[in-house]
Amino acid sequence: MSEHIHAHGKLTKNQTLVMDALANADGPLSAYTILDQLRGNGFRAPLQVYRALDKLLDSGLVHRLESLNAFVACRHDDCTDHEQTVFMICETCGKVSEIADKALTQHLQKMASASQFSLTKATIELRGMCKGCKTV
Amino acid sequence: MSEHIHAHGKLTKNQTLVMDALANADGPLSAYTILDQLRGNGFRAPLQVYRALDKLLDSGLVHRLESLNAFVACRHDDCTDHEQTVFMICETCGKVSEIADKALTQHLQKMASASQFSLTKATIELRGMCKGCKTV
DNA sequence: ATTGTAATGTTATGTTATTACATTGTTGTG
DNA sequence: CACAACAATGTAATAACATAACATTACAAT
Repeated sequence: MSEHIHAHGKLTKNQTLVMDALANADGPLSAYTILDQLRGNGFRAPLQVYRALDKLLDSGLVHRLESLNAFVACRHDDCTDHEQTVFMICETCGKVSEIADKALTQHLQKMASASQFSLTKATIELRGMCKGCKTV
Repeated sequence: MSEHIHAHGKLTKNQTLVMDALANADGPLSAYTILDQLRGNGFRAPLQVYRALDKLLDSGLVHRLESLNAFVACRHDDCTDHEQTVFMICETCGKVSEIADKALTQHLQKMASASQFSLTKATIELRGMCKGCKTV
């Protein structure tokens, strides 16, 4: 069971199933991969996954990786800055790490302000090779 | 490397058609929107668009917006640093502006280095409301 | 002219996401 | 309890995005 650090309302059955699938994965999962994993639990249609994901995304328990069309459980201790997380995606092993960087966030906010752009969300996804894959 | 990054061999017929469609649009276009626009020019299949886009992306003439599954012509005067461009996407009017920010790029590079992550590409897409839409 | 390669054409299929509608479960109120 | 209101779930169909596999055409270099 994934007892996560975040304080949230109780998850529904489907939300819990999807959350657990993501929490137990060691990398991002696509919605259809989750669907396949949960067929044994009665999942039969994509919408069951997408609906659960919507709620989990809203609550910040899960992040969507735009450049992968995939989803990861939030690994943050402090999830206050969900909207401005930096993801580092290793193209070799597929694992994703998540960093909150206050200075970066402020920098982006400044850039936006300079253009009189009201920033509501930032998607920041880095691609490359992680430490572990370089040493192998 | 004095070669300008936008320098490219002559574009083929299909590449030119796709490039023109994007250059004349005032916002990002999906591959299928481009396809529909070019049916009069003999386009009949998605692959004709995707193949042209691949080349245009390689040459830096076009950018892909991951969070929109759409494509824009590069509007940069200064064509360096295609790989680390910041896009500001207005969710009201749909227009996208493009900014190269050296300090941001360096900051990301530092973050990556600190994690011993070899950075090859950064996707940075900001959502919000642009100056124009706020004043209306 | 022939041959090697890039570009294009065509069909089919794979992958990701949403719309529309029906049913079931849960909660609060008289 | 009855029942209204709403949240969650189930199901089917389809839309939107992207690639695989293979056939053909265009064209430059020898």
